[in-house]
Amino acid sequence: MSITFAGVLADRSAWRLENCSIAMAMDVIGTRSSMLILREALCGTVRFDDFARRTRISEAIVAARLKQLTEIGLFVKQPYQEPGKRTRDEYLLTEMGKDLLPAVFALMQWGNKHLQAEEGGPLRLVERSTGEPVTIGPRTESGRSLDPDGLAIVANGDWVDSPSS
Amino acid sequence: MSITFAGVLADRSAWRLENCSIAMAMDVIGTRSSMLILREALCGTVRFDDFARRTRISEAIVAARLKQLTEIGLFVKQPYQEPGKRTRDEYLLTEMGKDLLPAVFALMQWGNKHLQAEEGGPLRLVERSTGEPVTIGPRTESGRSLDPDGLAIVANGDWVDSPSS
DNA sequence: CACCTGACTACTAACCATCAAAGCCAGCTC
DNA sequence: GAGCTGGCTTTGATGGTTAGTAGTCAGGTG
Repeated sequence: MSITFAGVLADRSAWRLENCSIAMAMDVIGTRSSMLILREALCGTVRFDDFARRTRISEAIVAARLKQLTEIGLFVKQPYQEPGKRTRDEYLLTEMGKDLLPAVFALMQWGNKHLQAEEGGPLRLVERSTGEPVTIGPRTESGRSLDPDGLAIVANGDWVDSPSS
Repeated sequence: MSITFAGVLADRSAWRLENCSIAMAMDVIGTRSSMLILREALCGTVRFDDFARRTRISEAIVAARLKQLTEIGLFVKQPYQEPGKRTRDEYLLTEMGKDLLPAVFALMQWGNKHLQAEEGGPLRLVERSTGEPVTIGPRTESGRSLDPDGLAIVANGDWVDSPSS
């Protein structure tokens, strides 16, 4: 397998995961509409009708999602006013929201590779300054890219003692 | 914003995304149960009752998900037999399934940071050989890690001409 | 002040994901 | 061959997600 366990997890025979971050994350943003709204937000969309039009989600759902995601803390509302119009709210991503970029684009990257009929899908990421293709993947804090095979999972608080297999 | 558009996407005023990979991906694996099963599979789980026990998902759902994910092509079934038992099937991740590692662990990483009461959540990724902490994030093909601010999105087939903003 | 528009909100009616509990079935044990 | 066990499948019931339609409401325009 691609990942090995270390520390207390080396024997998983009786182990079950509590407080799983993935489950918690899916409870919060695990809907199609949330992901599409986040895709738009990460691409720079800030206004209600832009979200609705670009995601093709009904206004009712967009309103409900934006409200929910704002309560959770992924968006903050900021009033704006165009000349001759009344004041409205823009929905701006918080740090918490921006931190979802890897998750959202990792999903896009996977869909591009495996779900698209033609090569690549409609959008892709590049480095702005060079145009070099960008992928989402594992990397160390010091900036080295890694293979999935080079990974291990540890329980929080543990350190790596003797990775098996 | 963190991402700029280039090429035909620079003016998005009338633009709507067709064949969105994120939407397609969410249609396929956008459920809590799929993500939890994938988490387990990426961590090395291969057998039915291990999936059910470790994810705490009911057997009915695990059976339905494994069947669906196998049809889609994320798993292949491989028969095995323990001594004194009848033959069963193991569920092994395909290349397509393993390619979801960044998406699944990006979600875990986000949950660890933003949804956990205590610091960090129950699990984290490290490099197997060194124990160095690992994060999921954008990087170039040549292996450099990038900031979200350094990214641009282009339509497939385009090249970067003059990134705005 | 009556009207219009843009940004939501409310309501209804699907549909889907999930669970609990029961049922089924292959093959091993006795 | 009768029973047991592990690996599913089936069957309601429940709650969350969604679309669609209609309604509300603030404020600018005439």
